[in-house]
Amino acid sequence: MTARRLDEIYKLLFRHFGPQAWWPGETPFEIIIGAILTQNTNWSNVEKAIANLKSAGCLTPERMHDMQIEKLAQLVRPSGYYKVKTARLKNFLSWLCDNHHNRLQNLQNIRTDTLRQQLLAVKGIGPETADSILLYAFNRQVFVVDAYTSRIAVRHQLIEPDHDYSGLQQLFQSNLPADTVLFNEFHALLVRLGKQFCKPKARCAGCPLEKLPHTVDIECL
DNA sequence: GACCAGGCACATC
DNA sequence: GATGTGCATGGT
Repeated sequence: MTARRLDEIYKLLFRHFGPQAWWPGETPFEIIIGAILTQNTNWSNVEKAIANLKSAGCLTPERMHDMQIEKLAQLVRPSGYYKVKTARLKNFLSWLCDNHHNRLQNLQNIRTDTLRQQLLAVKGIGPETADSILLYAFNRQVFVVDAYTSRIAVRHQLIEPDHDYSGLQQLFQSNLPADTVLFNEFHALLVRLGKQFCKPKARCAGCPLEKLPHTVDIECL
């Protein structure tokens, strides 16, 4: 039943919005940096920070690892929370340097659950950031859950409001075919929908999903 | 000027 | 274990 509803939601979203071409980043490394910088932050602010890193010519593991903290902080400043994010970037870069010789290629052969555990052990990388990295930088079969996914799932009564991250992730992973292309597009479409129609305290008039059964016409969380 | 944005770690109870 | 709080910039 849930599988059928998810399939219907996916098709409606794809028909309405079309392919989203995620993740907006040119390389796996850029995707990872973007995933850390976008924590609780508007993507347009992240773009400014990434543009700074690119024009400084230092969007590589080696350059960012060797860069002074203060210098890096100034470059990523537009993305907000710039001091904590600088520390989080450095934590990731140190992990990559110390354990994998600064080569993302060296992560390719690590099992997905092992790699996920390793990423989660880096201070500043939580479940959503880890899963974004796994799916969008490494094409692993992991469904990414975020605040939009949660609001939308509650609004459409797919899950209880007091759910946790892994519960919501399991809902998607166990009711969808294990297909990284689908996981990629579905999450991107949920974000696209959320940005326009499922903001906090906003109703969903005009939402492409509003006529579905089980839709709760109440304010989002 | 208020509100919000593609989280996370940490303090406190 | 649950709940609250700090972190910050830039767009609407």
